[in-house]
Amino acid sequence: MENYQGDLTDILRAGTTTANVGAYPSDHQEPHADTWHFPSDHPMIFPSSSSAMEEEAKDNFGDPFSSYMRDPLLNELDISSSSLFSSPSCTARVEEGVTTTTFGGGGGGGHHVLSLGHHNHQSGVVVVDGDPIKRPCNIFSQMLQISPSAKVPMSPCDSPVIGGAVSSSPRGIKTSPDSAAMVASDMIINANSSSAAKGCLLANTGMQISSPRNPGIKRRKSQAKKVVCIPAPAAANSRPTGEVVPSDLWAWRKYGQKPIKGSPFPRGYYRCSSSKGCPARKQVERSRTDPNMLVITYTSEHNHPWPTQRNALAGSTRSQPSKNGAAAALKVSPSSSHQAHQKPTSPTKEEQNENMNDDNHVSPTVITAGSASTVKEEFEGIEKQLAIDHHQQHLGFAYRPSMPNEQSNQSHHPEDFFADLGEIEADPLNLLFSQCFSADEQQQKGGKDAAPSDPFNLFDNWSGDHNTNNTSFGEAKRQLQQGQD
DNA sequence: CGGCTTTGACCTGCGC
DNA sequence: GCGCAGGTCAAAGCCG
Repeated sequence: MENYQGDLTDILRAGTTTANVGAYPSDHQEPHADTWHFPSDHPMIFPSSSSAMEEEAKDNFGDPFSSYMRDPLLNELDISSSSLFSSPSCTARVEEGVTTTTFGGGGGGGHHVLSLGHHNHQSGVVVVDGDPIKRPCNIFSQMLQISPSAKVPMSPCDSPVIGGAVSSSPRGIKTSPDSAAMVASDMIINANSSSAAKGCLLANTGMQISSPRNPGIKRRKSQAKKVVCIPAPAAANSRPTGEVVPSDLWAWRKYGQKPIKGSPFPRGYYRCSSSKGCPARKQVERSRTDPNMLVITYTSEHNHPWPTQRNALAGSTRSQPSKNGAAAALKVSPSSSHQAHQKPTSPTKEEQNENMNDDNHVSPTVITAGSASTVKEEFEGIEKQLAIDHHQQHLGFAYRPSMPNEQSNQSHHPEDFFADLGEIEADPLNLLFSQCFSADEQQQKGGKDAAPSDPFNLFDNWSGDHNTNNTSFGEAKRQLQQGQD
């Protein structure tokens, strides 16, 4: 096993949101585990009047993982009450040092590390100033933010928390809209290479970025980064080489791979291929401490809207292992199939609006992908159908791409932003969950043998664990469906 | 044909 | 200043 890579932006996107949802208010009162919960009220409705929220939302790297992006889906799941996120298994994961999501706690000192558990430790762990706090076990809580000045307490290897950083401003967030790279200059990951941290996963955060051969960008160890830990997709979503390749709405092109000292797993380097000149990059590697976890580091923001489907899909099929069976195995509802045959190019503004208004037409596509479905299929067959409604109503914030002239947009309501943008992609969350839930249900039926049906294999263990706790994504899905009904 | 992955080489930052 | 490690480039080949 050497190439465990991939991006699970889809999932992370969700995680991001949740994280956001669960993010602390500007006053930064660190809630106790017992009290921490997701806002019961529509977390997805971004209070435009809330300067704190807005400010946070600005700094999202323009990628789906921004911890400041809300996930509409969470809304529906009513996370605050969903047992899905209250699994007893949610225990300190940081001890495992596997996951990591750091929130700029604001106030300059607090960092919150959300840890996404995996396998036997699905835990949402939040580390506040080094102290793990039990948090709602939330797969969506895998997001991280970076805090520049805030020194993330990195416990030695057993706490491979990524030192994300997040801003030093009260809410730790500043924006540099005019930055060509769309990188908040003040957002500097705290690579804080304490000797203790060396050799730990966190040390990876000290990654140097930028292209030395690129005059415009200087390689620095300190640059805005977002580090996300996510459960690594299993074999079903891996390449023949064993490399896991989750999908992402953004189109990523691998431009390098390097063995990392101290880690048995290589690190893959990806850059956004959705748009030429896009500075967005990401690094994907397996966690040293937990091979089941992927550590994805994002650098720079996208300087363009969501990629057109064509671009987003370009070459992605190769990312999936099964070239024969998987493709055929993927089945979507007739309606989705029909849509899947629409022109793959980016939808027109009208089409997008149509989708955005199509709240009541969200027919969860049941994907019966026997194994890994290709990313292309996922997007062509599913995305369009699922891309919709209330999700997109808030998409302006949730998946808002960073735009070069974003600053001028910051004063606008997110919806206005997209109204002008006129190019929005489908919300992949639906897709993701549609698949995951479906997989979960199948797994419930067929036991672990059904696990491969999980297109991302993200919840292969999740389901099991949650089943043991009387919780499952399937249940969550049902709740969701009920809510929609 | 366009876009992607692979992979070795090159370049740079950082620690000693 | 040197060496290591990490990050990027770019050619070659593959795929749909």
